[in-house]
Amino acid sequence: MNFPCEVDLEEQCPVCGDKVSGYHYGVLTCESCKGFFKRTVQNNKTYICVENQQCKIDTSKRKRCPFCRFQKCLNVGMRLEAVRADRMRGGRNKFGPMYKHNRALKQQKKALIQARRLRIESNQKEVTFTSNIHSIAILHNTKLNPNQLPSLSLSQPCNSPAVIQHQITSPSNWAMRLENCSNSADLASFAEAIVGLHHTSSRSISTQSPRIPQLEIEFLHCDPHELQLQKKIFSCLQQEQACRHREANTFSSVCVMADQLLCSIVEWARTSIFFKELKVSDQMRLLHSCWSELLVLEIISRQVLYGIDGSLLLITGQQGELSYVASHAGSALVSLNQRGTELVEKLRMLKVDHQEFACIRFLILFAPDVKELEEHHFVESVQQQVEGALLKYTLTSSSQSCNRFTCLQLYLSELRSLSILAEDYLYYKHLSGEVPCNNLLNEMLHAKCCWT
DNA sequence: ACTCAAGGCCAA
DNA sequence: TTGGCCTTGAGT
Repeated sequence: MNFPCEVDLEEQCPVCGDKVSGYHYGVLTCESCKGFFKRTVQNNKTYICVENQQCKIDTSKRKRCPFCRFQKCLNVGMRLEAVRADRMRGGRNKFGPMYKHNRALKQQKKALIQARRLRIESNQKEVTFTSNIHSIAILHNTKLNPNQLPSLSLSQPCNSPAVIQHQITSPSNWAMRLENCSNSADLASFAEAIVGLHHTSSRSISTQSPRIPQLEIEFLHCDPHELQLQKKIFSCLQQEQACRHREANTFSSVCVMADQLLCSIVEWARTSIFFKELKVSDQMRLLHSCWSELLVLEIISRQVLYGIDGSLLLITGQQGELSYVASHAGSALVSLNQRGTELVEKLRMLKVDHQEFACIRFLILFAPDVKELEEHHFVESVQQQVEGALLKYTLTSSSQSCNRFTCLQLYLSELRSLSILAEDYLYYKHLSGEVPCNNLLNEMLHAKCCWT
């Protein structure tokens, strides 16, 4: 069995696909993209795309459209602030620890891929692969079955936070965990932290004070949480299947994934700037109100950032053919499926990036119109801060900036209506007793029935 | 002493 | 303007 992409992925420049020569400005890139990025930022260059700003960038075409090349550099995470204002040579910058961390992660990832390969080669039962993404069927004997799979399936926050401690097993537990944290936060640093670096070429950027919050955000982007979550999900699925023996079905497996994803979302919120300062009662109100939106956002963002056309990419690495889902699902799922696909396509067209998804996540979380909020004004002010940060980011990162912010708001409202559909679908399943009890998903659905 | 991500140089 | 190779220097 071949895994060409898995082997080569580590060596390819994410901008042009050329050979990676090391970390440059925050990302493993080739020497030429490093040089290109440096020249662009140092010389304050501005480019214009003569096409539709969607030029393909590879080794042979990278010289054709510097505009799209630079956009891609930014999109893959190259950092303007790593280009030094004072042009000092040598030494190390403040990303040093981050690079080290990333290297460790890549090692971990490689090891995990090896382990998976061994596991798959030894199992070889009903395992479906697609060629270009690590697509591994984890549910050993249960092939992805769109009949039973709600298209509200599950993904993990890309920026998802500490999922490491997953002892949250009972509904009451997570509220207690919420209670245990409090810390002060720096409002001013938040906007920067959340959007990462502003896409200006201002020379003042790299002379500013240390950007620790930004570094933290960068850590949040990292994979170990995802790997941890995957491991957790595998073990939960195994447990679940062991309990059910031959009766296991895909929907119950999906509920297991949903539950774990909800735990990770709660954990992310719990440790997030500002949210951790809220009273626990308000935290619970907000989460009860927006959990399905956050869940849908994670699925959608995963498709936009990593998925491929026509497939549904799950946190486990599984991919389902959307056309197959569409042809086998009931009407509720078909509608969800179709609207979700359309939204993914729009977000892909807009090339929404990690930073923007991070802002959207906060916009969803800090919803001031949730009823009975004790700290309504605080929530409202945070939402305004996030909106400001997102606006600023879109203004500086995109040439079609005005429309971009409006588009994002529009798509957010579409996502909201999609999440209502998804929540209703799960609620229906909940009422008919198909959602396993004693988990977070169940609690969220139960809260819905108490409040409505 | 070694590492490695910065900036610099210069032929193409 | 590009991109491969060189030099630099703080951190380990």
